Amino acid sequence: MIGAMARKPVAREAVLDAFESLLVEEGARAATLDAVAKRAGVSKGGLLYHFPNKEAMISVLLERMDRLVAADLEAMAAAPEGAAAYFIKSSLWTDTPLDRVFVAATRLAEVAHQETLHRFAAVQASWLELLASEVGPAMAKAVLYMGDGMYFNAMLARGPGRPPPEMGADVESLLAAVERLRG
Amino acid sequence: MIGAMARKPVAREAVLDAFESLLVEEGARAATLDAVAKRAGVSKGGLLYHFPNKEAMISVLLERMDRLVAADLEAMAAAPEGAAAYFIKSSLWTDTPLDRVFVAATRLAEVAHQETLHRFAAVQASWLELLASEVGPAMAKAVLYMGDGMYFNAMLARGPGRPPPEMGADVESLLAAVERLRG
DNA sequence: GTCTATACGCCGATAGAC
DNA sequence: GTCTATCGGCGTATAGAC
Repeated sequence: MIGAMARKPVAREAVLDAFESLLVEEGARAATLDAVAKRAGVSKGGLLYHFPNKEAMISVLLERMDRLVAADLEAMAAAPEGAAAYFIKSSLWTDTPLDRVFVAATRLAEVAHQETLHRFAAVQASWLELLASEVGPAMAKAVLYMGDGMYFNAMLARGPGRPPPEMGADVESLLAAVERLRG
Repeated sequence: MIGAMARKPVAREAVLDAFESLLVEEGARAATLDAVAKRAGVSKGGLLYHFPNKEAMISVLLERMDRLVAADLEAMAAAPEGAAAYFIKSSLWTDTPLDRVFVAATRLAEVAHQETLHRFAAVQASWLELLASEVGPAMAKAVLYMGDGMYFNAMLARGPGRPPPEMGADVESLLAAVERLRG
């Protein structure tokens, strides 16, 4: 089939998006097969044709995260304001595809999903390495944890169903702190 | 009964401790009534005599947290090394009663338990206020988020069943960062 | 490829014996 | 005060029709 090249079914992507949305907006507990199928507009049986079980769905979501994180790391390395400032700014919830998949994965990590925890550790390590090249190993930890702390708080404040909190003022504070740490 | 004064049953405390342990070591999902009862050495029926439902068990656990946090706040305010340094050091997992109940509550917050989220917001606010009196409002956020970030990472790394990670080096980095922020 | 129907286990909670 | 027995509901997964 010329030009076809194993195109993925539309329904499959719809299911994955529905899964991600439910994780972000309502948490891991609400992201049941029933709920995902309903939101994606397919039956439960239809869902399980595309993903043989829930674990498979998680795997593909984590692959999506890895792709987006890799792209973001490149942008972070090339950022004119520096990696540290870029990192702090991007620790804000802005509803980008990366933010969405990241929060979704965090929801899974919260229920102690092993594979997700491993991927997170790898992501953290890659951030830390890049930050260290800019501000040194010791201060890199401080910057990393600052961003993580803000992210964590925003996620808790968000809760189920509620909109993301306004945290612009916090970003300003943290950027000022990064300036002091760098100097 | 002279000297008796409505002493609480032993089993009740045992159940609460078992609940806390399961939350800390295995997460919210594993802390089922069956599992809690088994670990506490009572039957499910016996458990439900002391706590009419699971929500009641959570409530009492949160009361325990409030008590311990209040005591810790006093120690933090009186700490000779300053509130900020005290806060960073105490963001380490050291298996104190406060640490245990705090991590337990975090597990509940992770699955988006509303009441727990509210209590957390209050605790964060009280810490922030105390930190601000020492290093000013802007830097207080930086310090708070640093500690939260380290705590968050330690909890993720800990995962289910695994021992807490060694993070002494991270504390050193953060204390150095706090020095720079204060100066 | 997508659906319906159903099996099966686990969880929270109730009833009632001891 | 603590137990056993059991119910209803939900979540994952399978079987098989269309």
